[in-house]
Amino acid sequence: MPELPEVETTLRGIRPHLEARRIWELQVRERRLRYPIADETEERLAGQTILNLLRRGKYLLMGLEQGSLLIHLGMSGSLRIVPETTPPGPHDHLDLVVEDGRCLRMRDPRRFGLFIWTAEPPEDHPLIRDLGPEPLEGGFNGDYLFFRAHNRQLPVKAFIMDAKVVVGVGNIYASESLFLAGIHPNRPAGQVNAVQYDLLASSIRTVLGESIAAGGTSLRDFVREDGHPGYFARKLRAYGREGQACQHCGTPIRREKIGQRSSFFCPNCQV
DNA sequence: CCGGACGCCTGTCGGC
DNA sequence: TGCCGACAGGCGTCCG
Repeated sequence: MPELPEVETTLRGIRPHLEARRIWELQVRERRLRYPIADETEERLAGQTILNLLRRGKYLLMGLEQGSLLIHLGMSGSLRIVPETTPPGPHDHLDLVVEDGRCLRMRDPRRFGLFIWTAEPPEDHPLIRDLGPEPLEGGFNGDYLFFRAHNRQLPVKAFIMDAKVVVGVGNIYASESLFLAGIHPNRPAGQVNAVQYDLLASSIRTVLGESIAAGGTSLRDFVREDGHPGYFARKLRAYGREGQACQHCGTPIRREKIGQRSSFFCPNCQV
């Protein structure tokens, strides 16, 4: 579900409601997420002040006075800010209630998400430690991708979806950025040249930036903190457009499985 | 180390 | 109408 733009949209929406506020309590209705929510989580969080909230890849990191909280939305997760009095709906697994009575409510139908308190600095946590660079910050460019792709045989689409290579690029934005860059998703990563990787790196930044500006992509489950959808779905160039005309050449967009994931591309423009 | 397959879950949709 | 398979925005784990 949520890729970098959706997590960034969520971050920007919830941060003003949470930062510098004291946590009143955590109410958990369903502990069985991807990893079960640890039993001591409620007592760890109660009474703590939220020092900061940031995003690392598709993770949200909440800095507390003691330790920090890692949140991941999996495939179907969303976070909303609601009044504490709003009755929870289906799959609303937990509420983080803050001092002014508002609460951060996590919904996740498929329960692939994460909600983990950790004592150590989040950057040392095993889930965070080995993540690759942020695509919208320094250290990510065509030279970097070209270097990392050296001698690698996997399809370039799977390569850019590997969070150890670069964070935040999921199935939608992988198809979108390869379409923009004119690169066939099935090309072995090690056979894409440096010029094409320059184009791919800038395409990734373009696509992610456009989506953030539109509030992310809502296909099924994703909503912003206020419950409204993001509007990037209508601007997708390739993803979900099987059989529709390529906007450059008119050839029907094709869908193929690459690495068990549906991939959308123009068989004429993407080589 | 690398690449590919699988499983974790629930919900929805299309075909028969 | 009901059933069944395919599919869905992620990612850790296992296997060859």
